[in-house]
Amino acid sequence: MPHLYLVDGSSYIFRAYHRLPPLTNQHGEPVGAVYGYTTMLWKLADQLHKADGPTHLAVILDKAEETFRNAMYDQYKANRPPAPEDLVPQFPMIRDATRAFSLPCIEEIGWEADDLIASYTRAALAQGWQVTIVSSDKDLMQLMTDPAVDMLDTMNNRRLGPDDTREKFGVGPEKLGEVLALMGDSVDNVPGVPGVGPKTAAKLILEYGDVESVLAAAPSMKPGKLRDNLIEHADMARLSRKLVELASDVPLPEPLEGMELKGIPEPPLRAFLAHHGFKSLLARLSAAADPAPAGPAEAAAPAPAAPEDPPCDLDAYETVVTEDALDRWIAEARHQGWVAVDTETSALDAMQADLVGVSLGLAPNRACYIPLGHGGTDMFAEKPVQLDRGAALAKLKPLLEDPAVLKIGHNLKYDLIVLGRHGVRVAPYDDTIVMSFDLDAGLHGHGMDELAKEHLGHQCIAFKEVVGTGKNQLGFHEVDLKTATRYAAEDADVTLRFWRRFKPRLAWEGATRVYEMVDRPLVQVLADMESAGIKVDAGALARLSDDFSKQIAALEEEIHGLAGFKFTIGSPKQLGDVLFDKMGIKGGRKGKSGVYSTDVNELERIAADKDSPGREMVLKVLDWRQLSKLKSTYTDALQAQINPRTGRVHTSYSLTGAQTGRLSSTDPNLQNIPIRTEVGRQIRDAFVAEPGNVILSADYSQIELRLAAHIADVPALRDAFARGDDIHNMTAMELFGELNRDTRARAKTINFAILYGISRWGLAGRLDVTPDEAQAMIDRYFERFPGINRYIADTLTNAREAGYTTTLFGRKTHFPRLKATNPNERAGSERAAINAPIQGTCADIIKRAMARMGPALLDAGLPKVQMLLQVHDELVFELPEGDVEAAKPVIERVMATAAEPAVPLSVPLGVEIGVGPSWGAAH
DNA sequence: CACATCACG
DNA sequence: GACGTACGTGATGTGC
Repeated sequence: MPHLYLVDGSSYIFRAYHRLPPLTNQHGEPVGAVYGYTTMLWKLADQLHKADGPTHLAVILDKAEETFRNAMYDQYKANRPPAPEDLVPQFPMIRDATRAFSLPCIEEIGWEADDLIASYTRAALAQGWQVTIVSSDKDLMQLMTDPAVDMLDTMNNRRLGPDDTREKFGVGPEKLGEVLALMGDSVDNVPGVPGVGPKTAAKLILEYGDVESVLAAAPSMKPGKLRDNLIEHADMARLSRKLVELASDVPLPEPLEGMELKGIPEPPLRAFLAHHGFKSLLARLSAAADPAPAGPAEAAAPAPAAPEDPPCDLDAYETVVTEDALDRWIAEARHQGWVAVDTETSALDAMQADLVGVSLGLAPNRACYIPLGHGGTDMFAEKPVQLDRGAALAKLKPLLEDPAVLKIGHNLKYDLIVLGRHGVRVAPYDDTIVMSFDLDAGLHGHGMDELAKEHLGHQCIAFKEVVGTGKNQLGFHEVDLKTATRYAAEDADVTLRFWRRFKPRLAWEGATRVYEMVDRPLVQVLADMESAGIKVDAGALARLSDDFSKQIAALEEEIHGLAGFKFTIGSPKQLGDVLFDKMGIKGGRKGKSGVYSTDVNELERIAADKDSPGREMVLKVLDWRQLSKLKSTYTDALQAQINPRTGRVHTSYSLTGAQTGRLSSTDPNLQNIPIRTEVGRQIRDAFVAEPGNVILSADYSQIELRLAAHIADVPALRDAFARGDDIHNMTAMELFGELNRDTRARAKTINFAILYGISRWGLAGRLDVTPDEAQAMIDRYFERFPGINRYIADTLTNAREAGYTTTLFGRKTHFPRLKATNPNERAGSERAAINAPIQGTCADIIKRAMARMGPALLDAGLPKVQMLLQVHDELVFELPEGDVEAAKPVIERVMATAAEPAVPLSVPLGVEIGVGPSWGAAH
């Protein structure tokens, strides 16, 4: 006979929280209750097929929302203290744990867990099943009226039956509700009758039968406090009776059959356990999977196998155009607990594009497209039948914001921005582009099409196939619904398939930490930064453009005059011909494409020769180059990038653009705004704050060198940073024995060279010395700073063996070319591999600072401080002038302690802060 | 589209 | 023994 176990998850969690030590996992997350919960579930699942063990199992949770009881009595559960701070983050993990056992996790808006348990109990009894309620909650004891129902308290492994209610409350389960009503419950704030506790309540009920009869008999009771209270609080007693009544007719969100227990499902559980570092449970899992493990546990356990999905069937997708259909999809997503989401828009720029449709994916080939803004370009053309955008979004918003439903996207930052503009804040979420990057950085790109080929062997419909190219290219809103559905729903389907593969791999391959602690939280942070944008002074840029134009024109004339004819100065080919052929300057070097190199180094080499015939022209060309660069790339382009709606410039950050884990910035790139020259700096002055606000810039000083000192464990460097010494001065003294301008500059060059993976020739070129001299300096450096050598050797050995390097936070960067046969290529990879752990750790740290910044500022009562930009070791904020002094220490602290507690550093992280009316002034 | 150049950390 | 020289990016203009 089927035996259904219904786990009262919420009550278990609270009890586990208080009874178990406050464990944390390797990510610093509190997991004590999760651990207890996991072992409890496991214990239950292990009882499968044993006598009185479960054949069916489900976990029922409370939904943190109002129920019908609040409508009856607004004070219901009003006294309940908020859940402890370190328990709150464990709720979603408990859902993860349940899913890891492939068990349904059931919660419904408007119903308490008790009501769902009552309803499932009734349904199971109706089919003749046996039911065990895993809880010790007294309210649930009411359900033991049927002999086929019992309860199990897993904390002390005790079975409870009807006799237990008699022992505890003096009545059987059938009268328990009456007793509970009179008693009341201070925790749930059920009022009951004052002065009536369990003993009196039981006595009254045994005598009169139920609450109504007790109240009716009250006037004839012997005078006293009890009689007065019963009369005075009769209404409260009646209300209490209703409050403790369990609803057993709730529509069941999941059929009973869906609760069938199939044992311990290994791969998802393994991923979950590994994520939290539950080592003893992992070992138990390995033992269970392989009774005679050969060798270490890791080797014994097989890597998670990729799910075997059916091929993508584009005709299986549904176009959702009715409210009923939309409701169905939303309900199904809610029920399942996760859903792939993708938005379609009319353009590529998330800050400007209009929302055209949303697609959802639930399982392979189970995906839909909800068109919301198709047609309408031609006012006479008939719009296809589709849902009203506002109405559909009103239905989707609760799903997208439901804390119990995981939303999965590919490059979700884009969707977060678009949906954010419609007042929807998507949470919780997973982003498969970020997962792919954290798993496979350096191996391949992470775009959907490329990953679909790589992991699914599937060729996605090309966007261009759908919208065409060139001047006939359509906006997605002009695409017919059938084609749009095939394209859009495929994206959701494919995204979901990625997720099914990546999620277990994250834990298995040790990428969970960097994903959960560094990159995933950043997606929303970046969406917020991009949405905020930064104000630029268009007038100032226009004036600079004008100014540059005049200077460029003048220089152009002079250069043409010196050449004796007109040519295109911006063409390296033509310039090279003029300088090296026509003017006969010696020493021209041709590159592989046969043109002379005319880059800055080359031109400066020529200019350094006082007798060179080309000196005058070269100097003017250098000026011309600088000004044209600034004009075309910055002063002209930035004006065009101002969003007409917001009046600000909104860059787009890529989390997957740089192999080391750094961000990159595009459209426009705000990470390469000039600063090194005086002319260039004027452009930074055009990045301004709104009236009443200021710009604050906070940057890590020498963070890469500090991290090198820590990672390579170099005592002399570490001590210097601990003392707060100027590190380049220190290096100069160590290497050259004297400190002056020249030795400091050389020391600085060498310090950076070390970070980049040095070569004698490279250093020689930079310092203008012979390679032998450069080698001598390198040797001396290694001698003075032991640790660097060892770091380089160890890093390369490990990278060759593993195929990747790792940062302090476990971020991997793969280097497949380390094994290349081309020595040049190999050497390049080696230098990159030496640099990656340092650059990547720096990226991890500032990302963590960014993820923590918003909450820290809110905590400090500074909601108006907005983080706008990140430039690798710098964060730029806009804030009310009056908030500056309060914000500074918060920002400083968050940045300086960003590595902690996960990664304690042996060097302090220095943060420098500047404030001003513009970005330029804040430096 | 490849290349050279140059802006940033 | 030759190779070609610092790590990581993105935008622009030229020229094919």
